[in-house]
Amino acid sequence: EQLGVEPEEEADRDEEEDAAQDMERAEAGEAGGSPDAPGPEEPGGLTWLVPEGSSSSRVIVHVDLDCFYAQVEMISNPELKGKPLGVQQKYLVVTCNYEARKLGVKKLMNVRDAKEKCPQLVLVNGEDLTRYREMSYKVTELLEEFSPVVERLGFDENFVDLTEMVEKRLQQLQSDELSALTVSGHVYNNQCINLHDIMHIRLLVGSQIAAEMREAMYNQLGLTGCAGVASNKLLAKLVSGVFKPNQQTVLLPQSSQVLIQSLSHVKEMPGIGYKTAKRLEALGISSVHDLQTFSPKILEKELGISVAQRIQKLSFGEDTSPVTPSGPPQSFSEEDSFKKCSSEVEAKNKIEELLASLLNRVCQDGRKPHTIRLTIRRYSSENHWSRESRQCPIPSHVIQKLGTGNCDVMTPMVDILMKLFRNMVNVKMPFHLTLLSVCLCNLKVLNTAKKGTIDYYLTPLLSTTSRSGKRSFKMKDSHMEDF
DNA sequence: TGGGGTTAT
DNA sequence: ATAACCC
Repeated sequence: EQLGVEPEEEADRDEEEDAAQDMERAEAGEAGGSPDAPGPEEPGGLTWLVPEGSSSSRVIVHVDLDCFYAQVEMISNPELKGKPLGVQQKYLVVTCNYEARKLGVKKLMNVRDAKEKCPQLVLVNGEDLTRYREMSYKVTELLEEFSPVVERLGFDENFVDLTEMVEKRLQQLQSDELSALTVSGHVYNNQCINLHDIMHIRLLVGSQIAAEMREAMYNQLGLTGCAGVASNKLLAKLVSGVFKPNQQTVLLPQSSQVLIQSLSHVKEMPGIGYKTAKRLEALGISSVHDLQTFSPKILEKELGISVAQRIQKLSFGEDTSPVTPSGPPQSFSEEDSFKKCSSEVEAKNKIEELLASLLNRVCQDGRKPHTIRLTIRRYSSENHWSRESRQCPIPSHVIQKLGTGNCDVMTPMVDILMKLFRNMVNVKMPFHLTLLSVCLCNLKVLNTAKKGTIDYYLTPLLSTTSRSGKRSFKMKDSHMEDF
């Protein structure tokens, strides 16, 4: 909790200490439940407080790690703690710790500008994402212990649907504990808490769970981060960023309009990206209020019904999208960018490097990719952002060799990749590439059904991994082999 | 602008 | 296969 404390937070200190006390109280309350405590169905419980049909109002937490890559680097090398630290990829400082931010370093700042602003800046190379990825999944797994419904967003953010957990805690709550219920962390807009409002109660319990999550992240992984608790993903995400490093905020429904109106531009709304913001601007829409009051019919005509309806709801703070459990990754990819690659041999060498790392990753995962994709970026002064790709199925005889140590699986896969390469790039003509990327996807779980069992005749040789298959992934070794 | 990810069309 | 979104 001490890692991220900044001067600007002096005023918050009392509140943070209160939060710590609240947590102790919450934990004491759990541990100290008297033996004769009434069960959920007994008259002493607060079951009556929870409306039956209230399943539409959810409690969602958004957990957002502080300058994640920099934190991982400081854990790897504690001598970096206390110094201004930047994580470098190519000529960019992609993120930096708060020491560096105080000295004017920003995310995605050019290395030259950063060094100019802050000559004492220590830089570490962050192009290899392995340790970040591993720590990222440790965080997700820790959160899954609280509730299995965890959705990843990048490496450093997670959503958790706390609705069920909150319901359970409320059913355990004694009526005399209700009046002592307190919030953990900040309340957005300093709004007053009303213990007669059932949603306030649920969100307070959510804030206590969020505090426990942050405590667990710090105690078990050494990581600090922010959390936002609200009734949907959009609001949880927006409110998590209100008090910034290592603090948490809960949004009560009566302040949701204040929150979304605090955005100075529609582009700041998660779900409205660069392209949509440009198109909105062309329609004269720049503020959240502009979007709220714009004609839905015209918006639908301009952006299509799907995008139009979704973003206009977002502008009112409405977001019904569920927290979708991410499960294991859908794809593994590695990429490298560079100033210039203009020969086939050069490309082949880089592709081999990317593939070698990928094969290690995919081997550790245990599932087998059935599709391989090669992506390139061509040099061009404009249209800077576009990439081209070619993909194809991986031949079954190659798939079978995957994960079987000494067999050479590199050669056939590099051959495939070079065919994809020549399909995109006319190697008889001069070319200039600035990026190569290899992706292994369409991952399928191994078939563990044994001969003679019902499963053997019912399960296809390889089961898909789309959504339903994800669940079975977790079961692959521990449970399936019992059959 | 890096080195990743996801879903929709 | 691309385009949009997210970090």
